[in-house]
Amino acid sequence: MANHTGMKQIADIVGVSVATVSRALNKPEKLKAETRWKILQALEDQGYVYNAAAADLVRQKSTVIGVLIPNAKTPLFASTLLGIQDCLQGFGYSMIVGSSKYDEKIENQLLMQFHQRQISGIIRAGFGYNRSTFDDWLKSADIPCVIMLEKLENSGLNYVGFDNHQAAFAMTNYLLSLRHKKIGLIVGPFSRTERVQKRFNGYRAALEAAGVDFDPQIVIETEIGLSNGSDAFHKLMSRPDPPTAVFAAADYLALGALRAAYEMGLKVPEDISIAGFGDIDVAAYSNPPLTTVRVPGYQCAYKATEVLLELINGENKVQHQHCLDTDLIIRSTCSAI
Amino acid sequence: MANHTGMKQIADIVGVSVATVSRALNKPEKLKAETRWKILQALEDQGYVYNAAAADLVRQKSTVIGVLIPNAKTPLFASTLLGIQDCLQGFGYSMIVGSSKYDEKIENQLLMQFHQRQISGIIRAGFGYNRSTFDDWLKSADIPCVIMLEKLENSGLNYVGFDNHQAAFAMTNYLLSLRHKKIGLIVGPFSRTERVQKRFNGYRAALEAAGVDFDPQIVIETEIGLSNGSDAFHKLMSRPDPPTAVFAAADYLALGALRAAYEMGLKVPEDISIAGFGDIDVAAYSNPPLTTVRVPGYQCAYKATEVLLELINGENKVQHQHCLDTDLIIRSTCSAI
DNA sequence: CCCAGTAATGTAAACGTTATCATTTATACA
DNA sequence: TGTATAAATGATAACGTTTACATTACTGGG
Repeated sequence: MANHTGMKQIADIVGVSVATVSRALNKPEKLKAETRWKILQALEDQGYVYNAAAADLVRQKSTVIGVLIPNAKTPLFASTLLGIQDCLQGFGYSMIVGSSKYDEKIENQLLMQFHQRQISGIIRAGFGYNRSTFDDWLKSADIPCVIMLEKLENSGLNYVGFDNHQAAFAMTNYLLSLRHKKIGLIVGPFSRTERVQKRFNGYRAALEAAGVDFDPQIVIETEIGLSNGSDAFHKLMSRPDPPTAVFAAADYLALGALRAAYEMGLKVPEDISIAGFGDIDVAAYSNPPLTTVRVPGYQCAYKATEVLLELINGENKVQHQHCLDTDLIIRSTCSAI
Repeated sequence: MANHTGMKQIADIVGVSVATVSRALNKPEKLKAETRWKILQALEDQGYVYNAAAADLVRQKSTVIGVLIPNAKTPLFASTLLGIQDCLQGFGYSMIVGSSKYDEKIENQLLMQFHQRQISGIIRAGFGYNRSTFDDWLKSADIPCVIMLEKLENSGLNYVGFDNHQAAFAMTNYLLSLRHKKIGLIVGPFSRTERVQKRFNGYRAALEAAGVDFDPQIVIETEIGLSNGSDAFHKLMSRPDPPTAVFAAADYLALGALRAAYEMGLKVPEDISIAGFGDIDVAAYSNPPLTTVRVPGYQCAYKATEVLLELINGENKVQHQHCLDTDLIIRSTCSAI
């Protein structure tokens, strides 16, 4: 509650002008060492705290970035938060984060908040439902933005992501190489994000490339979640001609499936192969350990932040598009037929 | 890059003063309906966006709160983010979040950033290593704060948490009721958070209450993580006189232990009982499903935010201390001896 | 029709910085 | 020692709001 000590007070104490105090903080090299030292001393003594809002105001740009993810609780998104912070650290930037829950209303509200706070850049996880609204917003707001976790060819947007299509292709291909022909797919809601559509496409492309028929009957679209994975798996295996392998395009779905298999008395991988997507922490510790595809969430986020910072501060506004590698992690839930 | 339309421009267009425009936004009831309507119209037409930084500056308080957690990736903490946002939603507040990674340096840096951004309140997950530094900071910064996830008796701090001691007590007691006498404990690093110390104390208290000897040999303190859980479990079971049950005071540790048990050829729960703490999503889907204690992370966060908002805006600065219930979730990893 | 009282609006000073430009002070070189 | 030049510092106008206070416009009761 003490009368907030601002630069003015410090200036008075040291006997210089506010401008000089400001310089002591921002361009120390412009100052005589002695004055700088005295000012720093006073700042310390008085417990001065810099007012970022004021600086933002006059600078017409803040040192906050906005992070928009669908759900902070999803391991993949959670790890991006870490990546972003790690990169931001030391640049003095903060992040304000919002989970849209895949709800357009919430998302727009969040975007509005970001805007009002004059964020100087935005990092967004993937895309979906809201694509054109977002594009419009972005254009009108004129804020640097980079999309993470997704590869967005010919989009005109900056992104640093990974190739969901090719990752799903690779996994399907692996299953194919194990001589599976009937490969079920459990996948998140199509309508929601391009991510899942791409995974589906990758799966289908691999099938076609191998000359095996695509059977829409054995692909199940469902909300991502453990129980949904179980249910879907159950449905799949209850068919008269069940698949010999199921590719669950999200680890939570796969883990759910794994559990369902156990409950149905099916041995994995002897009776049925199961593959996941994401390689979340627990994937290596399931029973049996899950074969899945590892996805560079943290790295995408880190790199995306670097790119964003460059966009914000740098001169050359070139397009940044990076695609990071995914890895097939072969563990113990898949075997040859 | 368009010349930022501020209230001034709107005022000119409508033919009123900035004050009136400001009022149209903040105290609409003070305006003649017609003027308000014209202003709103103009705001809309011009694509006006409110400048929160400017408002923060003059109001001497921002509509941002700071959230300090150890690690955004830990499920418990991740879910708090959701709870906070859900509560904030509609109040126009944003949250800037930071993960300290249990590192005092990072934490202090984060706190500093929060402060510079004039956050109007702070929510912090639990406590640990940094207690007195934080207390000092809080006092000097004079910012409303509520601690979540922990019960902090006679601390003078506001909190909304749950009772780690009693939760651990209850679980240990449950194990005891299953006639186990040698109950191993795998627990996070003591030095780090009060949470884990309390869990340890709860465990020990239950033992004493039941009149069974506490054996320091079978408690292992380790970093939380799947692999550490495995290692610790392995160590425990390799003893000449292994425990008949192990209480892993974090689900990640328990899941690691579960896997280790499988690898050692131990059947759960027939050969060994394992209990966890936290009830993360996957706990219900492990094989076998994990017996654990459910902890109200989301709820704590939500309520903590309510409390914080009241502290910020309310008149009466009373102490808020809430303790939410935990639940024993009995699944299939524990059985009577 | 006037006046008091209230409702609606305007004026202008803050808020704590940064940045431009002006000014002073030091430095170097002849 | 003087002058041209560079290095430090100062004065001040922004930045886009809010808010206390001043003013003007309405309203209704006498």
